[in-house]
Amino acid sequence: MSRAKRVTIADIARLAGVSPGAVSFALNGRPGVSDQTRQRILEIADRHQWQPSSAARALVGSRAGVVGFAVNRPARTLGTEAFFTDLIAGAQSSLAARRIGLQLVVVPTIEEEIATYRRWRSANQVDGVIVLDPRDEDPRFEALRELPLSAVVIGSQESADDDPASIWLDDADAAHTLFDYLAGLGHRRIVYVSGPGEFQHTRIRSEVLAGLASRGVVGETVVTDFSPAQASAALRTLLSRAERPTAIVFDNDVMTIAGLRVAQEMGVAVPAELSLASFDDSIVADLVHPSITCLTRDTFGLGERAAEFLLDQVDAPEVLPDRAGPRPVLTVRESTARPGA
Amino acid sequence: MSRAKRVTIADIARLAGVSPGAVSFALNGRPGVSDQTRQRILEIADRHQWQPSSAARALVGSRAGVVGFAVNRPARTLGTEAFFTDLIAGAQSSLAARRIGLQLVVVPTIEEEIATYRRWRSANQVDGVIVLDPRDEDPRFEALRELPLSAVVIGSQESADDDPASIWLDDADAAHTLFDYLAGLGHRRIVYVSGPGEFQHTRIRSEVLAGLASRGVVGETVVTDFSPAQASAALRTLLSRAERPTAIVFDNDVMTIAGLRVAQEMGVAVPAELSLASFDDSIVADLVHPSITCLTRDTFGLGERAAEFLLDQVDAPEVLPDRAGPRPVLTVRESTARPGA
DNA sequence: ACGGACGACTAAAACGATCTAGTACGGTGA
DNA sequence: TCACCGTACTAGATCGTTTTAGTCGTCCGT
Repeated sequence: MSRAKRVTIADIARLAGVSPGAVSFALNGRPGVSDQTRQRILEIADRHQWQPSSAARALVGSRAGVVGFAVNRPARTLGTEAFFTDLIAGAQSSLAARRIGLQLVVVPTIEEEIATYRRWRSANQVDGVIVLDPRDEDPRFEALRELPLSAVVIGSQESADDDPASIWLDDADAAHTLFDYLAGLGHRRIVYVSGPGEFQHTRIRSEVLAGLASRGVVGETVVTDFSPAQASAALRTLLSRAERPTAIVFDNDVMTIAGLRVAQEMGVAVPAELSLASFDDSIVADLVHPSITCLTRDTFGLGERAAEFLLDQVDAPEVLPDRAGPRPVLTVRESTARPGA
Repeated sequence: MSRAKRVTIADIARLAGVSPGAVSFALNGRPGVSDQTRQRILEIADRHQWQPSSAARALVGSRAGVVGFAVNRPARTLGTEAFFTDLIAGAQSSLAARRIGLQLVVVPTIEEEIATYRRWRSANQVDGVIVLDPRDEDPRFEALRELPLSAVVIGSQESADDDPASIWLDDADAAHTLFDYLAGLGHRRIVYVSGPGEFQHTRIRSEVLAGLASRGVVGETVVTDFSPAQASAALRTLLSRAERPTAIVFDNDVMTIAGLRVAQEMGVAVPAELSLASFDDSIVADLVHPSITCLTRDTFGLGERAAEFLLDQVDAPEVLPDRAGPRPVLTVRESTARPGA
């Protein structure tokens, strides 16, 4: 029952015949000890498998060895999108290599998210946070700045001057890839079934579609709440029109699959009479029949890079310059074709 | 830039005119202060929004205020199953209410998982852990016992004498629900396409199917690695036989959807010629065409209860008696019917 | 009236690291 | 020879909480 005694800096100091302070200097690569002594200390620490106590470190206000991730989505519907799991798994894999923990919390509102950051900061519980779904005039940025708390935003465009560092997927570019492909196939009536409008990427995608007017494409955006139910409803309405769209693009794969089902129920052939595509890929998108044309992103890789970026940011005194995330790639599958083919 | 000063127990003590020790007693509901003083202290602490420093607590070996969750699955394929995300979201929602953090780590092997528990224990980083996918003769149980580290296992049967507390879904019962339903429809050749054999639930489900022999059912289990690729391959083989099975049950929904596609490609009508069902539900299972008959489990609720159980276990000196998880329910959809209907 | 028990509280050590202020010592320049 | 400097260290405070070992009254039974 007796818990294994932990080896502390004091133990190492005793063994090396120096003071604990010296050991701390040596272990943290700080000046104040000779190279020779440093080597000796490092070797002893290694031999006795010394590991830092994150609690003690956090207490003195040094590194906590943990980064935080507050996901602001309805908890019950989180599992719907593989995006989060992939992102978290990716981040975790970068972090684990450096023995950094990942603390996860699901928050209902952006206010709660900010409150969480406050708590984390005041208790020195995390060294930095990954922020999702940036908005225009995002209140979190201000909060993070004044706390202050290191952060990396996963976004869809470059960050503004004072905002936290950002790793971004060029959403405008990605949207062009997908919409241009459809326009190139000959589609002239394209509808984008989007998620809530407060997200930047929603707005960007919508704008790209509207921009296709110059090529004779009539673009239209229908806003939903990301739920398959609203996607189905939207599609039913769209397919009941006199002049149906010939291509419909959804924000994620679950909505697309919901749409596919509606089309099948209404006897509209996909892709012969209607092309469907999604801005998000997943395994299921490849398995359903017909399989779905998607923009494929390396979400796992994005998580990895975001975590690495955050770790760099934590070490840096200034806000680091933005970095690019992995580029989305168009995966053409069975659900898209020339209109009327 | 100056970080907001944190209000500590010493501040409260000064305001209440008592010693820090007394405040600690009051705050933790420990004897040693009069009810009157306790009330006063509580009120002052509340008014000044005192919050415990988890670092300081962890340092003295008291509660860290964090529980750990080590997921032992290939990181890249985690996102495939909504199960994890739902479970984590559920656990998190219980934890958040009590201001307890959730630390997440993805480990490649069971040995790494145990090493993680060691690290967590030695640094007092977590108060307890949630353990997934119990095995027969599970080496983690011994490790957890001798560390010691509080744990709750999410399993499929009652735990053995010395093992950690367990919250379990009666998998035998669940399997009966599904297989009996199929047998009741008239199916006599049923195949169970399972995940790897080292998981208890795989073995249990397999045994239940075998037990149906008494009712004239020829049951068979095909083992895969949970991947849609192996599920597809398995189905292709099965449907090429002279005497095809009339019903096939998969371990999860992604495999089922893969199977559905294979059936469609081979021109086998579902459910007319072949019934398909899954042991796991998801939104997509309800959206594909035909929609898939599933055992529906409240994974979110399971996560909630597991977290609560763990918190109780952390407080308890002894291993608590097992608790039952939410009961799986059969959701009949379009993919199952009488054979040859 | 006295010993003992109990309740309410205090003082101070402990946890394990970091970090500031200081000390000892050898070398250097004038 | 002395003032001065830099290097390599040490001592000790610090972070915020818990916990142990007291201290000081007060009440009680006899």
